[in-house]
Amino acid sequence: MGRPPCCDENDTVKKGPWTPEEDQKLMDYIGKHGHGNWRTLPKLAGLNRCGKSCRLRWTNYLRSDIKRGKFTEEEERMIINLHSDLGNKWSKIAAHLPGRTDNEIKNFWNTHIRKKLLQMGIDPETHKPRTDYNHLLNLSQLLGMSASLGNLMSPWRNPLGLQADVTHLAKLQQLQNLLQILNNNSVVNMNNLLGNKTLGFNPFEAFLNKSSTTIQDPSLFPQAQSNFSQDISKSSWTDIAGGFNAEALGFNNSSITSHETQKENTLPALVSSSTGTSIFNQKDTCNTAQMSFQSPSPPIFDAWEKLLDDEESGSIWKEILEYVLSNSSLF
DNA sequence: AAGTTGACCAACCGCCCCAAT
DNA sequence: AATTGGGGCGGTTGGTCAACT
Repeated sequence: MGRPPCCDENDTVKKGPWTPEEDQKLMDYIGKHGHGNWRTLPKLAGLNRCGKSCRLRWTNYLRSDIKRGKFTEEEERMIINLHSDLGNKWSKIAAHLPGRTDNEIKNFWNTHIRKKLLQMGIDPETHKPRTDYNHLLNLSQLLGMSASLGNLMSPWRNPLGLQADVTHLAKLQQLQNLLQILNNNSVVNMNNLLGNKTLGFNPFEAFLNKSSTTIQDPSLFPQAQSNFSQDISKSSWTDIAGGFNAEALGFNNSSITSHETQKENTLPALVSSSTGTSIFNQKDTCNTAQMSFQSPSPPIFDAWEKLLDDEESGSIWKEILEYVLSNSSLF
């Protein structure tokens, strides 16, 4: 037996936006009597509305403890983290955000956060980097429109006149994603990595410039010296899930810190929240300083391991990764 | 200036859960 | 144990407004 409609079909109950008068009636009634039975409330309150409509209006708009206005960054982070744990359980998420309704959070997710994550190449459902490369089409368009790739790549000033293509830029994004993962809790000054001073060479440039790279301090990356001239584009990089967008590459910034990056390019499940939950916290035992891939969160770590196993490029990236991990001062 | 498009969000719809009977 | 129905929930719709053509 199906559930009957909450309002008698013969009733000519009003639908659509509530008027201030109706709001006042509802508030007056609930203020005096409480809402009691929602089905009987409309008649008692003198409203020509469905009980369900009254309940919705009350819980989503008229309640005195409703917090209105824009979501703060902290709230946004919480929503993302909670969503990674709870999925589309909007009411459960709302329970962690005093004054916010499930409807409001759901709308905010669908109109803001979802798009943001997609732009970043992150699947809003799984909170993992997207495994498809369809979004790279946007990049090819972007590149097509760009008269000067060198200008686009300004954060990494391209003195070598690199011939970056979509694939390489995507790979760069993968690497940045990885660095953000490594940089779970702290601020990475990418310039430390990019400025060559610490590493002795710029892995990003080296990565992009697949033909040759000058390594200033061979002792840092002996394998890099010998192997990096090889074409690593054939490596397992394409297996690493991830995405690309211009912002994520820092096209608009001449100096990037991950703090700045996280503002626009947060890896959502990785940020800490007051609930202390995230994909990382929940499923992995890694921390920045002593990170190990004990229980990697697939697919990115699986792919990363595959990359490291790749004979052609594995050794160099192993070295880079190990170096980065062993130098927490970089972060 | 008029028409179109897209973003935003309040409100609705229909299904599910679970307590009461 | 089965049925009923109130309340809750997530998905979707449609109205409004601003930006764009």
